[in-house]
Amino acid sequence: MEPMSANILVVEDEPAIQELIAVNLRHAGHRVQSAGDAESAMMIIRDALPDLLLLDWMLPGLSGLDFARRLRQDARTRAIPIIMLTARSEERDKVAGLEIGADDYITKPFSPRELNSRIKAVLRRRTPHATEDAVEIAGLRLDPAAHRVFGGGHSITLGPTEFRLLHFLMTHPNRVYTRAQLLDQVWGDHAFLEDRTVDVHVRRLRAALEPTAHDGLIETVRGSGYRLGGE
Amino acid sequence: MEPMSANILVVEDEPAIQELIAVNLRHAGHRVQSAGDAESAMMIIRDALPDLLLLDWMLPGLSGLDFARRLRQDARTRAIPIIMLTARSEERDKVAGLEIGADDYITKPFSPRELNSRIKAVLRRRTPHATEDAVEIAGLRLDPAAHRVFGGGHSITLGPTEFRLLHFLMTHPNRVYTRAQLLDQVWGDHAFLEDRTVDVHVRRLRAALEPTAHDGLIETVRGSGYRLGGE
DNA sequence: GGCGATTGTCACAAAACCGTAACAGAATCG
DNA sequence: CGATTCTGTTACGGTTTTGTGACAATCGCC
Repeated sequence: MEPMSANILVVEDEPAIQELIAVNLRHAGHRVQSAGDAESAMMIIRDALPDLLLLDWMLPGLSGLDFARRLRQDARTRAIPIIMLTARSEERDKVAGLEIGADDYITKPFSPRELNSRIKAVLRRRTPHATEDAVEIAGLRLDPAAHRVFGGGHSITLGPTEFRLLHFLMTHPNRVYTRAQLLDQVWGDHAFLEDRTVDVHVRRLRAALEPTAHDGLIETVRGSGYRLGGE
Repeated sequence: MEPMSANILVVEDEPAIQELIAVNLRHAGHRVQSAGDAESAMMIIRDALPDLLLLDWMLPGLSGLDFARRLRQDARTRAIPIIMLTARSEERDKVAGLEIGADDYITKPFSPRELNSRIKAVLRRRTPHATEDAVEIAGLRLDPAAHRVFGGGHSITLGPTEFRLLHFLMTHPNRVYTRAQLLDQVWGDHAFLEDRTVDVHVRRLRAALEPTAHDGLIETVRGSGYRLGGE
């Protein structure tokens, strides 16, 4: 599983370190772009916003600190999470690094594991849960925060995929979705799976809903796909 | 209505006052760290976010006001509750202190009682889980003040980490937390540990709860994390 | 009713996920 | 300090979950 895969821009002037980091991040499943100075970085960012910025404090020309400050001034780039890379001798500067709003920082030398751990933590923090509001339709209640489903008061156990499937359907009722659309929405658009997989999971979901007679909620639309009916 | 236990960072340049406060706070059951200036304070915060910051208005170098402002600009430190200590009694300064986001202020000289009272109030407001109110769920009772756990009247012994873990779960029941979230909440946000570490501590916690049959309270949510269920 | 397309169901192998024990290092305490 | 507890990590085995192909059942249409 790699839901934590991200586009990461590494700004680091030392080629050896830059490569070391890039290799590590790619190995962890991320897409990596590299820049040796602030100006190249800016150009990359102009084309596409990265999900995360790894920024060396010491850069030729515009310093990492100034670069970060500039990013924070622009509405388009303000929200990019930034992790600062600093050498241990630059202790005093950390205060300044945090001042401009870096999300975290790592002191060199650092282990690959620490790097990955901090990246995960920052990405996680920046991605608030989609919607944690409970949904209820026809006596069937799904609570994302508690990760629970109740059918007329009785607890219903679902596997992770069935849970996501039901969650999606309940938040998008009265509308037909093709199997391909469901695969995109529930499994993620970069998963290549058979259409029939949806059938099977619908079957499993219905089976789980049967004890409380909620299985009829999920309707088959022949030739099109599935729909969760509200009326 | 009991006192609280929290990690408190005291930033005060006068050693005598610093020590006085520290002794008081420890006596009230808090963990205390001290710093003489903003830079040392920042380094301490770098390692772990305190639950509360006691910040002297007058500091050598960076003033308390500026320091607080910096903390508020950083995503990571923004949420730290701050209580300002000031010798000045002018209304103007208090207003300035509150404007930059201090949660409260105390004018010197102040009594230990007043200090404790304000700390309690701020912690209540900002970090509900840091209170020392006892929690009880399904016959399992955790008393932070006494640092004790009872299962149906019988005393249960827990290690420090298991205690914090249980405390967090009991104050946030019926909600799933990923391993990463638990690491953030129970271990601290700047700790980089393996996800599996959580598993092991959950296991130890369950083992400790087993004699009173409370181990079932902690439920595994496959693919998501853990939940303490009250149903 | 006959026929092709579509869907339901089942079983199975692979993968993901979790519990557990063991271990070494760190922290704590006399 | 030495002993003891506490912690984090790893490895491994068991279990659940998942995707898929096969085949029966069903539907729409002529």
